[in-house]
Amino acid sequence: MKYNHKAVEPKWQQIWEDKGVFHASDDSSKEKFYALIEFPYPSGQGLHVGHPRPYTALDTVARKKRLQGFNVLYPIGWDAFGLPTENYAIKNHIHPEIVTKNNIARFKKQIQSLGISFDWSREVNTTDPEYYKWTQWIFIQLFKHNLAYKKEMNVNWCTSCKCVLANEEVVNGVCERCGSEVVHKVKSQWMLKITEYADRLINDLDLVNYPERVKAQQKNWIGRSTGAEVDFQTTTGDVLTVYTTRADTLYGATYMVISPEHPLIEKWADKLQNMDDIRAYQAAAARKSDFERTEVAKDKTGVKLEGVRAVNPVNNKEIPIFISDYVLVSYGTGAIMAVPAHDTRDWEFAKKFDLPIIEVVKGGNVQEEAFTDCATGVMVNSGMLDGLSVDDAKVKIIDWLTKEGKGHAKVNYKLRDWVFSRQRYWGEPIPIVHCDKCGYVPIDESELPLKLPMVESYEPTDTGESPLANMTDWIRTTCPKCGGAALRETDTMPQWAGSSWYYLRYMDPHNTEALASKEALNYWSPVDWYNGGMEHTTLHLLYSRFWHKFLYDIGVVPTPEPYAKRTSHGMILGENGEKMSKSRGNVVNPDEIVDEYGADTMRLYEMFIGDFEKAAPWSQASIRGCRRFIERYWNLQNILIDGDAIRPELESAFHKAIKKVGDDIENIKFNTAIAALMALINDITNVKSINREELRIFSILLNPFAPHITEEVYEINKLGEGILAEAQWPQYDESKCMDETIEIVAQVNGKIKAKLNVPVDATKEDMLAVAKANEKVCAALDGMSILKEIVVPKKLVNLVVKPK
RNA sequence: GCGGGUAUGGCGGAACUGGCAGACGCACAAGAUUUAGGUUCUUGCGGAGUACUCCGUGCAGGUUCAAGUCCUGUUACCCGCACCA
Repeated sequence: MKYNHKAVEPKWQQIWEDKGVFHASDDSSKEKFYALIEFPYPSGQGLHVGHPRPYTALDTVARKKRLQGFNVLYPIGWDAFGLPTENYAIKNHIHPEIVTKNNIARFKKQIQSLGISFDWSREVNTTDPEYYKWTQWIFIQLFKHNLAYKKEMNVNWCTSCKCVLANEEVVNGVCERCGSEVVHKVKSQWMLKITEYADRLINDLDLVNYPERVKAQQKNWIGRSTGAEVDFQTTTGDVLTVYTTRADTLYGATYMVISPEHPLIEKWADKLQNMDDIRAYQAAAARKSDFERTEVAKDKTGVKLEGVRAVNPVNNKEIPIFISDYVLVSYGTGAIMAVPAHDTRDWEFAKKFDLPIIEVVKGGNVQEEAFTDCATGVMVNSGMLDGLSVDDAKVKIIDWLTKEGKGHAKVNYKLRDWVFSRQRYWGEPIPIVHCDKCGYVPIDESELPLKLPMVESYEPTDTGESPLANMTDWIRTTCPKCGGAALRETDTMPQWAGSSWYYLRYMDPHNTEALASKEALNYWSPVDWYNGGMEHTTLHLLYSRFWHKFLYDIGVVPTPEPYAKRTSHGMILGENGEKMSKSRGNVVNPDEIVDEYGADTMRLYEMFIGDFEKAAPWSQASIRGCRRFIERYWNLQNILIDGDAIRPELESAFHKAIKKVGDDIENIKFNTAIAALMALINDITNVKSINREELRIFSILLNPFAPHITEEVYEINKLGEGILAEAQWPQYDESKCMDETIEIVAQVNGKIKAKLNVPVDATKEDMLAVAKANEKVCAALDGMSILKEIVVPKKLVNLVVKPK
């Protein structure tokens, strides 16, 4: 009887759906387990075989946890706002709401054909007003707590999307999404003060179980540095404050550099003798995009400010001030003290402009290159600091500056506030009105959701205003505070908004009173295991941690961190080893695989393809191996015999497999878990029979990977009421994982001479005796004297010898 | 340039705290059953030369009785950041 997946798989999917077996219960008597995947963006292309990799992986975890008695929540939803949908809508003149609906229907059907145990009763959709009501509600809370503010700023403007992008969305000077050029534009934007949470976003990484590379990347992105702010007097009487991490080198500061945008330049305009040159330089810098600025990084440029000089606070020497675009207005104070002897950029600049280089840390040749090593140097030419180490000098000089009132210790971050406005249609409206009298006022919470109005044209405007700006009826409103005339905000939120809190909504998705009930939040928080892509480490993952911490601070959520554990999957590449994409023509559609081989085979192959954390190329040929395995399992029924206990000849093989499969699933080593099951089936077929208990256990072990066929085999052979219905994950006995005899290796001088079987409890002396008695070993010992005998229990014997 | 990562057969990949390199699978080859085979089963399968041996985990050194694993240097590729003071 050949296995027919086309009959079996839909049958079980129907049963699961009818019985609602994957609906998580809010009844808290069982221990909960909350598994989460990053909810998909329902694009028009449908799924490719890369999508199901994480879904299948956590499905395997979720199914195993259910068998272990956990109350499992494994939800899914749709991150459906966003540009591709809007662009598609514009091009084809279909409302984005309809496009989204169609795309979701297609995604849903595809995902359901894979038999993933999602709780579909908790499906969320970020574009649903009942959902984005709470996204808007969170924004209003952020606003009320002064974490949302409006700011005139230089923004990244995508010339093709006609939209502002967050710094995180600009890659190599081009738009992350469409690849078009990004230029600077000054616009008034909503901002979120993520910088206020910078310290906690770093420190609380200690509370969570994330891969080290994820933690490192987030820390790097936030970029905390500890240093000092130092005040330099200038000949105008104005104080010029700089930020430095090397206050120890203060005696070596021979000039200063301020960024072209620094506000003091305007203030000094009438004192500066070369204002024309300065203005020309400022204009040139403004024209450059970030990309161009870094492109020309090799050659330092700048202009000296003629007419104003600064005074070094430690020795009262006058030093010149320059403007240069290698100093960024957005970091620190937008001004630096330059120590060419000990900073590579300052050194390059000093060489070009022929400025003095004074060595203050001994250890290198500062005329040849900057000496930047902090660990070994000793202070010189530094008055009170002479003879100290760099670290000691930092402490002493900051103390001195603080006492003198000329500076203080200071922590800085690379992280910048989050640009939260988008001038597009297909996003959550920002629930704020502007009143000439009261300023920016949030709409009353009872009026949420503030729905997106139906517009005729959602084309972005060339002026950079949102398409909503043309909706005069919608825009004109009254001020919630004073009742006077007011205008609605026309910008919408970025796609990251809805995805920053969706995991909370799953806990209580139909609640109309709150984003989720206290009870649900207390029971389900935090997410126990969150899997997602590395590409979201500094965007979504950081943003959602920020929102969560804010919600924690205002008492909405019970835990300081949203996700207890995070793992990351590698990408599935095309057969040619390149990233799967339509333009490369290497996209594999899961529908075809499911049709030809079945969902179980598809799932098995997705998990067997390689190390889950690494990228792996798809191979149409390799899938067959997984289908064969499925069939070999099916054919076990042909050699089924009675028996209600594992037979002795298979005992250790089974116990080892139970341990291995269980451990490997927890450690995201799905590929080796499957390899262990394949090895076990080889052991079983060598014995030429399987008894009912053995088949029952094998079916349970395989069930998380291949849920359909295992239920079918379980049912046909009446191994029980059903795996999902009553089976429990099998236990292993450590003592039964051992074979009675083990193979050890006998080496002479590290070369293998023989492989020997010894009892599992053999002593070192036993092992040595057996090794020495071996013919091959004896031959190798002939004419030799033994210098050393190394015995590693259960592993090997190595005899170190030399000629007599 | 900085930070993180990777490198193992024809291919995907195994290898716990240093202890039999190549588990498991694909592909391939031979045989059996079929003989319509994308069927199933058995066997083989890192390289070089006759059983025996030697060489093999990007490259060059080192530590060790013993190195894919540890140390030093180096190359290539991938990811993230990019003048962060």
